[in-house]
This record gives sequence, structure tokens and C-alpha cells, in this order.
Amino acid sequence: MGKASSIILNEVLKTEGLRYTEQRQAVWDEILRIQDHRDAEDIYLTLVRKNIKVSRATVYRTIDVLEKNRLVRKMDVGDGRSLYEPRLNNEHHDHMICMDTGKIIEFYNEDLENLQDKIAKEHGYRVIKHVHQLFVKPIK
Amino acid sequence: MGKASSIILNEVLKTEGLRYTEQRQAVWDEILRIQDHRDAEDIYLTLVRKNIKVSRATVYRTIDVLEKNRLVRKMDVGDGRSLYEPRLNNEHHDHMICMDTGKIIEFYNEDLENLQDKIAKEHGYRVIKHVHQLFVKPIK
DNA sequence: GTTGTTGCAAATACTTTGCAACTAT
DNA sequence: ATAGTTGCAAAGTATTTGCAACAAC
Repeated sequence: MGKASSIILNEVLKTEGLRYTEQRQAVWDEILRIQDHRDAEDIYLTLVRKNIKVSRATVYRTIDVLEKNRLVRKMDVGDGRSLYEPRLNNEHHDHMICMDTGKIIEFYNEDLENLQDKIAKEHGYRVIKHVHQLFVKPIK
Repeated sequence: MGKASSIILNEVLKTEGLRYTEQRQAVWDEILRIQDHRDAEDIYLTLVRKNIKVSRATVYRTIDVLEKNRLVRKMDVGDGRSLYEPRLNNEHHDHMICMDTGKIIEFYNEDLENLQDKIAKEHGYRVIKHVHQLFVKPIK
């Protein structure tokens, strides 16, 4: 990947007091390259096929760091594993999952966000984060 | 449990072409008894402590049947396991999870439901089910 | 050179499954 | 009698961890 991705990564590693390694860069590059929702195994296998020396353990460990530093977003599909996607800017979105095709559509709706805050507030809480997934089927 | 719970269960078993057994009744009774969000292990252990002859396998198998027939609702907390709660009527609700205490608050908001339908529709889909969890902290 | 990082394989946590014994009908 | 159900232990799936070899600084 380009220079940009290593600058971003380096910044995160510095704030965490961690070292820069090929493996960490490779995992981050791979997540950036295909900006889709992928599981750890998929990322691992893609790297292995590219002859990059990396292990599953390192993939998981790196994703943890990236997630903690908001470079990666983790999402739970409900079938055991987790999917990951890059957080390019700080844009937030929720997911619609097509039950027929498995396609994942991202959406964002301001009213929805506000409504959640309002509901939480009515109960004396404030929303720190949320999980919102619509399992849908095509109309017709 | 009373007669009511076995009538409900029997109906489900009949539509599924399954037999009525002590174990299935015991699992369903236990879920009904404590109407809270509990994991499979908790349900299993409670039954064992009551000297009811049941296995983990049967607990999981029974929950599957109950879930498929909408007597039980499954919810994913995101930490690996699933929590289950009875679906007494057909009432639907979402969850607010307190990040400080782990307390789970149920909520239902009509506007929220409608908004989701509207968003899906705009993308050419209709919502079959959804997962909506707010991870919250107390105000002040 | 020191300390963090890696890969490996074993461990973990939750859930599912094959199969022989058992039980509802 | 027969076909479905159970318990057990083994297998499965996704992820985490201990540790010795290795690499970054």
C-alpha cells in the first residue's frame, strides 16, 4: 500500500508504545485494500496466499490494536464470528443485511441517531455505542 | 409449572412433529420461570441443581425449537454466548445494556420501528427482523 | 543487547453432532 | 414395535494465550 497507510499505522503504534512490524502493516493494508466486511480468517488467508509471513494470532492481535485505536470497526453478525471493516474517516453507519444474498448495505440516518439518544436519556442513560442491524429481504 | 405452559409447549411440538418429553417441558418451564436474559449454561445448571435429568445438548436442542417457534428470543451480547428470554406475547423490544453494571433495560419505541421500515424501504427492502442494542452509561 | 513481537500449538469458550441406549406413542 | 429423543463425549468454530525463537530499536 502507499505511504499514507504506514503513516496512519505508525501514529497508532506510537501512541500505544508498540513497534512497527511488517505483519502489522500487512494486516492494516489488507483491511484497507478491500474495504468490505471480512472475518479474521479471510484476512489471514489472503495474506498467506500473498506469501506474507503472518499467523492467525498476529492477525487477531493486530486487529485488536486497530480496533482500539478506531482504525477498524468490528461487527457481530450473530453467527459466532466477527467481521471487520476500515474506519476511514470517523463516519458512522449501521448495517442492513440481505437474508437472501448476504449482501451488506450500510446506512446512516440522523433521525435514528437522535431518537436513540432521546430514548436512552429518558431512562437516565447516554449512549456510548450501539449495534443496529436490519435483517432484510428484497421487496417483491 | 402450571398447565398453561405445557399447553403452549405441546402446541409447538405438535406443529413441529416432535414428541413431548420431560426435558423439553423442564427447559421451557425454566425459561418461563425466570423471565430474564440468561445463557444456556445458566439454564442447564439450574435444572441440574433441581435434580432434573437433562443435558447441555438437550438444553441447546430445546432452545432451538422454542426459538424457531417464537416462544424464546435469542440475543447476542457480543461476547460469544447468547442470552435467551421468553417471548410471552408477541411483544417486541430492544435492549439497552449498561456498561457499568451490566444491567439490561428493555425498551420499545414505535417511531424507531417505523423509521427502520422506512429506511429499509428506501433501499428496496423490507425488515424481517433486527438487532438493536444501545450500550449506555448512567448520566452523571 | 534489551525488550517487544511473532508463530506455533495448546487452551478456551460456547455450541453442535454421532451414536448407542432409552422412551413416547 | 418403531421411530424420535436423550446423554455422553468427541468434534467443531472462533478466538486467545504461553512460550521459545526472533526482530526492532
